[in-house]
Amino acid sequence: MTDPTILVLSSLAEGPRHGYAIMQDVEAFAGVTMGPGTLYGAITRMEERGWIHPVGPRARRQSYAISDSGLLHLREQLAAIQRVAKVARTRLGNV
Amino acid sequence: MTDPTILVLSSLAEGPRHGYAIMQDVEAFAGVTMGPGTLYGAITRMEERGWIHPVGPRARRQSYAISDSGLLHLREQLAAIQRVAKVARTRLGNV
DNA sequence: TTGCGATACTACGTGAAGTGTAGTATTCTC
DNA sequence: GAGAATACTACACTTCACGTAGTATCGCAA
Repeated sequence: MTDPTILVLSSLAEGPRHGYAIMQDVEAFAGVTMGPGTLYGAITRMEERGWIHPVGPRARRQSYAISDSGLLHLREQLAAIQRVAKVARTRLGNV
Repeated sequence: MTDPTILVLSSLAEGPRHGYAIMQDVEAFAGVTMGPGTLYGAITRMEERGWIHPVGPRARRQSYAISDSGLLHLREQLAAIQRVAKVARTRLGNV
């Protein structure tokens, strides 16, 4: 459905958060419930790609912040998505 | 990246098309090149789900049309995507 | 008329990634 | 101090995106 990557990046665009807080935030603003497998899997991949990085002490509640390349990626994805959405909306209007 | 399902449905929202034409249309309006594996895999799944259905004669060039439930699904996905995009844009403005 | 590029797929293998479930440890609250 | 909420880890499963190879047809030009 909606790419977990976009959801997590959108959440962290507001400021650093730890995993569980991201989960709740995403549920609030997107109405999407991500299970732990989906969430922490996405976090691991995104950290490997340099889109997010851990902040604060290595504790039970590990917070993450979005990086510059993460911001860039999010902007690019949003632009691509909205370009498609615009075309689709126009075409739907014709049907 | 961008879900093939949304791309194909968006293409068919303009009218019935066969696979190869969908591929070229998507490339034109979304800038996304879908390989045959991606495209026909998506078409098969979408037909199984009733979002599209074949039209015209069972020929080499098999055309597909979007169904009512396909239109509904596309509208729902677009709404969900744009809701997330709106939140993300607002938050990016704050960073 | 044959050679070639464009068209229009089918078939298949692979690996990444989304998703669910189970389990565990900690913290908070009553 | 018991139970609920918090905050994960670990794992298995399945789907799906993606690439590659192969095949058949069609149009067109030399």
